[in-house]
Amino acid sequence: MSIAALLQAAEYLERREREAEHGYAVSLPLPDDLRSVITKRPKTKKSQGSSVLFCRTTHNELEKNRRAHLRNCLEKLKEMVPLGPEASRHTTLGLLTKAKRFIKNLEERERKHAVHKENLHRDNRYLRRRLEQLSAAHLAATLAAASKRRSVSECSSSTTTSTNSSSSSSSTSSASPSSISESDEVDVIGYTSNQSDTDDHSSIQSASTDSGVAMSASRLTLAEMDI
DNA sequence: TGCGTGCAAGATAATTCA
DNA sequence: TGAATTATCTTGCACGCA
Repeated sequence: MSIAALLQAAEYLERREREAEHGYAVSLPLPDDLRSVITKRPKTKKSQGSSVLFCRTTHNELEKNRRAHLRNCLEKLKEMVPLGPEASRHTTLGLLTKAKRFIKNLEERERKHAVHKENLHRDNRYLRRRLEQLSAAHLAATLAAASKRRSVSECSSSTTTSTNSSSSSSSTSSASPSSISESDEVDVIGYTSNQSDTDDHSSIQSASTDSGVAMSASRLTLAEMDI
């Protein structure tokens, strides 16, 4: 190692201490690099007063803190934004670009979900109205069938009692209120099942064609109608 | 009006890539 | 290895506030 190199190293260490004392960031460059730095930036340090230098040093520290804060924010942003497999090296510009794209994507998804939610609400309202209509029709049909059977049984009982006394017992037994209610109940169940099946099919078809209701919604409707 | 602070520009260091 | 790109540092300026 030559004397010139030793002198250069000593000058480098001395200047590094001076810069550290003044608060400048020490980047630990090579002496050759440091020489270029010294020739371009030393005048402002020595030509200024100590108070100005202090303010500048403080300002440099504050600026360094601001940059560190900025880096932290970028790191947090990097954790939140999916960077993809190609993101082996993250630049600030690339990260901000990806974040912008990610936010726009989220906004688009939110908009689509809102539209889907509104469609589901509309289907729900339609199916509830359909359920109310079917319930009313079912009730009316049940009452009509019951009154019809009651009138038919009354007619048959009156004719049988006038002609045959031996068969009147069976007729009267079948014309008793309990039997009427049982037959009505059977008829009601049968009518209900048939009617509900057809209506369910039409409901599913109409729902699936009109408003695009999923099969799960149709099954839910069937379950509600069984109740 | 002095002071603190944020921002932007220029310089420099570090890294990447052809 | 040198150009290009990106990150970091320094510094001046502008602006708000007490």
